[in-house]
Amino acid sequence: MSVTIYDVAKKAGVAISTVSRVLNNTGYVSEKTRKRVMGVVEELNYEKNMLAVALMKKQTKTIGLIIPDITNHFYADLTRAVEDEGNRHGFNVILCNTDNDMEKEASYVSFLLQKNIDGIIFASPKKDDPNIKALCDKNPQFPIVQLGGEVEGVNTDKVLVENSQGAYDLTKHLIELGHESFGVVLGHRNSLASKDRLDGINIAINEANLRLVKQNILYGDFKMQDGLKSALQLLKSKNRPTAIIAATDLLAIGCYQAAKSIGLSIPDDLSITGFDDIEIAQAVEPALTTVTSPIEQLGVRAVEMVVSTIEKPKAYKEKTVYQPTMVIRGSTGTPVNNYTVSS
Amino acid sequence: MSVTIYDVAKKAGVAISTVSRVLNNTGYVSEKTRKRVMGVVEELNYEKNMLAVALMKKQTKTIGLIIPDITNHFYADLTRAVEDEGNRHGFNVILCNTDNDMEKEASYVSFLLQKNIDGIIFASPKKDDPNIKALCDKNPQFPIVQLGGEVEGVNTDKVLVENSQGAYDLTKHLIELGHESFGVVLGHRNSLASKDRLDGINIAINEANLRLVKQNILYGDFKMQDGLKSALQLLKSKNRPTAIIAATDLLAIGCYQAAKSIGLSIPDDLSITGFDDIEIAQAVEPALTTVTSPIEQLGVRAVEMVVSTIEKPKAYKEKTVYQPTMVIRGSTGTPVNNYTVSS
DNA sequence: GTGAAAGCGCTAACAG
DNA sequence: CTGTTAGCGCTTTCAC
Repeated sequence: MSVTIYDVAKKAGVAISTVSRVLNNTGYVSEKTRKRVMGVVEELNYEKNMLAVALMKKQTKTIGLIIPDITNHFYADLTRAVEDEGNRHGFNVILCNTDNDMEKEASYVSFLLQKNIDGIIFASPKKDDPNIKALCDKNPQFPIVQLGGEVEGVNTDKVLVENSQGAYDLTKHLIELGHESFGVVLGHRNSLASKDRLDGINIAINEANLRLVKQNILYGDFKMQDGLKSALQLLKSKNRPTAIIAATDLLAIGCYQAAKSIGLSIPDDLSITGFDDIEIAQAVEPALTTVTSPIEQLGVRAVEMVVSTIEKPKAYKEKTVYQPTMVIRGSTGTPVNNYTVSS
Repeated sequence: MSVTIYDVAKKAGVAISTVSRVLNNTGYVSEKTRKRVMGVVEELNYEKNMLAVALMKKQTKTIGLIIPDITNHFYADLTRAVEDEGNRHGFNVILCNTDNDMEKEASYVSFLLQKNIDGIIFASPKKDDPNIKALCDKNPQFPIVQLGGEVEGVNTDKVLVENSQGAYDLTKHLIELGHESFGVVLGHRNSLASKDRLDGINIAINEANLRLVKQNILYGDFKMQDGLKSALQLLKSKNRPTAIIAATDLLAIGCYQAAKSIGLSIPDDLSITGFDDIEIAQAVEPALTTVTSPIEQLGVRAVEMVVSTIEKPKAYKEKTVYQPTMVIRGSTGTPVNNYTVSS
């Protein structure tokens, strides 16, 4: 089999504890012995078995990252940030895609636990996520951070983005351009991403003494197709809006397709806004007005939180909140409002 | 601490070996004892410690997936497929983003080895990747599959896509439309993705007795920005092409931006083709003519290969090759060829 | 059928 | 400074 600490010890003519000491820089070892041991380590190409270490130390140097879907660009970026930052701290991360399926999430959680991971980052938990609560109840000490969402009544570390603020900014921007009727294309009904954004939109609309008709708030999945579908429904309705606020860029791009399919021009006939500022947002025609989150910083902060909790349990929980930034591009403009729609 | 097999054994009044037997369905256990043990397991909420199991069995039920960058949509899709299929087989996967940096890859490989993972899938290895070779040389038995690329002189299982065929099809399609001068926007010079595609392009061009001028073959990174930059260079040159063949959709979309920025219309003034058929390809205006690979199947097959090798080492290596499919959309058309370019 | 005991490869007291 | 030893939690002979 592979070479163990025993092989090294024997060949170097020392005890395994000595080898362990030089390998971990722990305790005193004479320079001479250290040299000799290191020599043998090189020679034998010894690699430490982390499994044994983990079993002993009860630390796997691994964290779990639970996200809805890596295929979504936002989560891809986030995952990248978490991985890189995790590695920087000597941790590796196990990715889990739940597709927002709570059973899938539950089985991932118990899987991660069996694997003795040291902590979990839950990205964008649904607001009624039962697994986070169950886990916290069972083991309040276990390092958990909620990223981009918070489950009611669960006290963990948190990293949040004030999405409602972003939605507010976008809406206000549209109002200032002269828009008075809006369509809102959201994702899952019980995702925080949907709720937060709707909140911000409502605040801005109320402030302006306008109103948002209920039928113009549409839910669906987070795929481009869903944006297309929702927008179509919106644009063919009686009180069709002059602006659509989508919960994500991908949804917004779906709306572009809908507009094009029925011959509406953006932004003259219809203004559209997104959320996330994915790479493609600047490539579409016209470029998409959207809101950008410090995704990398989100990941970095979340990792810092778990890792610090893992290394030194603390009695309190903390929360960091980031503000998103609006990016105005070509997809929003003054409404012209004189178009007709082919039913 | 957490509950162990000893706790269960004690409470059930049996030996740990008995508990192990009922847990793993191995050896004879009386129905009565089994019931009792299972009862205690439920009661104590016992979860097996996979670390100890792994140390004992020398199997972690984990595979490593090495990719350039999860942020690239192609790899996001691939990763998703690999994860799902891995889980289906009871394996979990550790993601490693190398950014095509061989040193980073090397450190990941040794990291994975220390973690005692059971096998590795190398996605899109560069053709001179030194780590794969080193690993194979050191341990020829270790389960490895190369996906979407092959390092010269290294004998492992492989899952490939005949990208040269896709490039050939695309080029031929352009030739049939009447194009005679081409620009080629590639990624890294020593990536297989670049080489394969260029091969296919050359074959088609030679077949038609046309020729591809060397200055019209541009390399860069795989980001959208690089596509923009390369296309700009191409379009401002003396012998500007009427068609650009990009190595990926993202690069192609970068070319769209270049065309727009200097007022060329697609496909009248310039035809553009991509590669991969990412979701956005149908959303851009005009929709992108590209080539689609069975990404999910690629991932599935790769997992099948590692897993089967892990579970039952085999003496031979195998290779599965998939054919890509061309998807013709609006970005390619007959060249009009009467445009002028503002320098 | 079930129990006792020997490790898997490593760390961490505890002696010397 | 270095060696001995006792586990970490589990699987797996080998006896009974």
